[in-house]
Amino acid sequence: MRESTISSVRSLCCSPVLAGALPVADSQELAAALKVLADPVRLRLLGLIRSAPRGRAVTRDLVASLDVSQPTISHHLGVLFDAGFVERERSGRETWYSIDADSFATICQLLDPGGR
Amino acid sequence: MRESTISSVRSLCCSPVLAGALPVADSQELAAALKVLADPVRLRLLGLIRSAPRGRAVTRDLVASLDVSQPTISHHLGVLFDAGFVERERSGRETWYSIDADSFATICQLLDPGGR
DNA sequence: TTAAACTATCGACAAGGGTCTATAAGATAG
DNA sequence: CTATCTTATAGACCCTTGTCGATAGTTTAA
Repeated sequence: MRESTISSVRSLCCSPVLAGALPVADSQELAAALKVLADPVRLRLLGLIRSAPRGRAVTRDLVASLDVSQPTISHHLGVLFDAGFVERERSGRETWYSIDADSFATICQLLDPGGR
Repeated sequence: MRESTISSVRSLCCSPVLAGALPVADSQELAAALKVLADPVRLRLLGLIRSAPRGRAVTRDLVASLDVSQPTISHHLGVLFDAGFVERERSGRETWYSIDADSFATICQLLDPGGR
């Protein structure tokens, strides 16, 4: 079982991108996290999940909202989950997805030129 | 002459990613900006430029620091420039690169779940 | 038990992107 | 003017990835 992308990135809290020369390994971790966010469908999924009632949504509703095939949606949800940006909970034959807000704060902290 | 990626993204200031369903066009603009940052070499370039004396560096020095070929470095610098993350100034046969700090603040503002 | 609903996985395909070598373009030194 | 230095561009290659249709696995309904 592998550590999620975002939890690895979180350990970089004291060496933001613009503070100096980023070590090779750290740059790879952060780049991997950003790559997960750098997709239009995944960005829209995050917004839909967050704005849904109780801040959560099932795959079926997301498929109905996004004009992309169901396997593609499941693929993107899997990528977001593996990276630690969303949480997943199975309930019957449905799967509920919700946002892990801390993961976004971590990314912002690293990119913000004003921070530390 | 085309508008830089980051200046397009800046107009999204009142509709952060997690506030609701992101329109298709906006999600594409933001994804494009994030994709530029989602590369280890480009992240290291940003750190090197920022931490260099007077916050600027020439291509030659960046090539010497990064163990990647010179054309590849020039390619990445071009990508960062086109997106609006760095500024470029020609001086003789050298080219000075510096950071556009506002572009990072824009990205953070969009990702931060707490910020409007 | 059988059928239907919901989701994830598999395999394949096309497009995009990072890297290199080779080369061109521009500027300075001798 | 010629040679050298610095940088950018062009072309090619390979790997990654976003997408789909088809299918399997689970759960609920009839």
